[in-house]
Amino acid sequence: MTVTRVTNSIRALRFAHQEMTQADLATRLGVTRQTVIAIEQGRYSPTLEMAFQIARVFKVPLDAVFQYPD
Amino acid sequence: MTVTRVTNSIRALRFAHQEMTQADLATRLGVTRQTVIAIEQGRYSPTLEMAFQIARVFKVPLDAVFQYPD
DNA sequence: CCTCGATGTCAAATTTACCTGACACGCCAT
DNA sequence: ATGGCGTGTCAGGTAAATTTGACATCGAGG
Repeated sequence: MTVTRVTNSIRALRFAHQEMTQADLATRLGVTRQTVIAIEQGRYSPTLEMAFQIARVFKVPLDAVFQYPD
Repeated sequence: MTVTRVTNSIRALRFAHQEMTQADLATRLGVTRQTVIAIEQGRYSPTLEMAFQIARVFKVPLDAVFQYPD
């Protein structure tokens, strides 16, 4: 359960997109609902491939979804 | 050994930065040399956190290092 | 020729991401 | 009340990323 330093704006992006539900996002990504919850909560950082897919769902660049502070 | 769709420009970026060696990059990232090799060869896609760290080493945005086709 | 540094490869182990299935909670409607 | 929906959590698993250690190749220099 690696606490990652990467933060994200998934929750805001979901609501900005027709209040897309976590389950909806999960099926669009081809992952489970629990995975979406864990990523959204920053409990671990997703693979780069999944990060790209999430950005693609919301039609924004990757760094509009994920931020790496410092 | 997941064949990832994500491509990268790590090798070119290493040579553009004082011909930085794979071992040098590995120690800067805090990972092993084998990990750098595998990522550079696209044998699996790194975690998002490591992708951000790699981009930071080369002082370029993430999408200058990694590309997701389609 | 010999060595060294950079690169690559393999097997086996550990860690982390992700899955399956179940259950609990708060909300809003009926 | 109660039933569905969105959200969150937990335990136990599989798969993939990463580590460790060893060995092999190739090019450049001494």
